[in-house]
Amino acid sequence: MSDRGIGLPAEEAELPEGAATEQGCDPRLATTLIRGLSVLRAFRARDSGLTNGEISRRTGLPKATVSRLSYTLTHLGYLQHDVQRGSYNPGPGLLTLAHAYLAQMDIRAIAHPFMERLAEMPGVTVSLAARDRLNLVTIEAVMADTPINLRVNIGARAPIAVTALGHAYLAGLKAPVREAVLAEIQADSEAAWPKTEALIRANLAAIAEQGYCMALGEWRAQINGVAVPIRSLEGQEVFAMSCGGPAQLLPKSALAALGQELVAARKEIERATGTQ
Amino acid sequence: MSDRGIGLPAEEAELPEGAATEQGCDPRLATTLIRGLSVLRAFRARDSGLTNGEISRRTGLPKATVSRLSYTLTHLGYLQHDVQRGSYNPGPGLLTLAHAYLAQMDIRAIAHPFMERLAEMPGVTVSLAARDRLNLVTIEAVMADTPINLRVNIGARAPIAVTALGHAYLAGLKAPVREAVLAEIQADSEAAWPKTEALIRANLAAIAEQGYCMALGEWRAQINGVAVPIRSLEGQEVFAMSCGGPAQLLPKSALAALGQELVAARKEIERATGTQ
DNA sequence: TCGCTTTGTTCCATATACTGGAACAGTACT
DNA sequence: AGTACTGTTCCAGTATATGGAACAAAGCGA
Repeated sequence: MSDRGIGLPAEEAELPEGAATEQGCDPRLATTLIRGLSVLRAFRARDSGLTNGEISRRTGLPKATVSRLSYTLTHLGYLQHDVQRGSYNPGPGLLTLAHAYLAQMDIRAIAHPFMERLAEMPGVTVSLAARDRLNLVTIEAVMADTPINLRVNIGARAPIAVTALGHAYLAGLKAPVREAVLAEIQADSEAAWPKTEALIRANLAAIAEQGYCMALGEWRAQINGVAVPIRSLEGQEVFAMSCGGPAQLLPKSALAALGQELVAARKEIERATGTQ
Repeated sequence: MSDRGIGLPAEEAELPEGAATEQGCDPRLATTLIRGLSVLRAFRARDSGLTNGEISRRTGLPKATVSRLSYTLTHLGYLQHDVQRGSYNPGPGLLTLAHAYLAQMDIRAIAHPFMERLAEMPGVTVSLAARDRLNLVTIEAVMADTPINLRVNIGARAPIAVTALGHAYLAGLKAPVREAVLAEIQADSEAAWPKTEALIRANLAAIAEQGYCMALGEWRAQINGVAVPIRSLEGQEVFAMSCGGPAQLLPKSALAALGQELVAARKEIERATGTQ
């Protein structure tokens, strides 16, 4: 299908999450806007074409409402309507919106050369990511030019809770913010929390100690990763950068070596964000 | 600034366009949603931080309304609020939305290897694009690995009216749709229309004849391009693919050669979209 | 330092625009 | 043909967005 990285598709699967999250009604929030955007959120990477009924089910909004919202979104180019099947798909307008975000992220350009260097090791995929809710969303990715690697595209998401990338991000936050995010994760997760929290605390300690942290198959089986936080000096923003790939190509020893390099890269990248 | 392609930033400049386009009130349209999205649209690639006042000016919406919309968008992660400067920036959530679009575009993966081959020529940037309103949005880009090239990122836009990419796209449309789009372009452009139309008609003829069309500095001075339409067989969608770059590296003769290759690539890509 | 200007947010009565149950239309399946 | 299902439209009720104006805050110049 793709020539760039067969096998191991890293794109997220279902991730229920959906549900319109109807707020407890902060009167300052524009309900219709929230609902319209939750319609767009209903589309997952894998599904090709959602009917209004399916959208309604996922968002919890009544059919009639969804109908008008998807009509509006189609009119604006953020959805495409497949008249034959009566289904909707995300539209190109979304890219235009994303571009406004990407174009002002200086850190992407700064980090890119470092990422290319890290991606020279076979099987390694290097990601730079920012937070969106309880996920880290990839804002730049470089993949090793080898047949087997982890296919990560810009916009791909990984949960904070169970990835090296996520734990590194948490380590980059100031303590109060971190605890707030952890509380959100706890509220979102169920029985798995104690185990998850243990892993997170261990990785926070690892970063305090050696500068990087690892995850061994906790997110996707047979996928290992190592990551560092990155704090942009001017914008005070927090990002995370990781190297990930198939476990057989990236045993713990290889991850440790990559971790060292990530730590070095982090220093230079952060310095560069200060001087821009 | 960037290590990947200095000089010749291809990202769009201002492109007024803004203006909320307040519809003549199709009652099926959700006003608040339209307005909220027009707030997001107000952000151009270049500006770093918009205040509510500036957004209000660009969209034509009253300050109070913008205030609530931007508050809502921030709450959802589609905007970020810089408390220090009191300004807003696009947020990572937009990437998540865009990902849903990108991930289901099989044509990107299909076209990619062909694009890489075309980008082997020095200075060439290869773009694959879909339509958003009166622009073509880049959905995939591959740049020659040379110091001077045209920096194009995913999401970058180019006007249909004055680019080879745009003209090729028009050639890919069925006649009635094409004329409708042309009418829109005419309504949008002013005095320049007669000249623009002449160029478009000439390029449509060129594509009918030789399969590709060129543009020589009409969009950006000193930037030449050559393009072909691409029609996905299954989805009936129309795209366009182009090679572009600095005029001194891509004289007419080089463009013609690239044009031939584009035509060949087009055939194979279209065939592949049928069998998927 | 102090007032002046500019800019962002909050308030609140008004009426607009959204809501969502139910009826209607259009398909696919039996 | 009948049935089950899905998507769209309708419409009265009302919750919700609106936007002018007042308020607060920051920046600027004197």
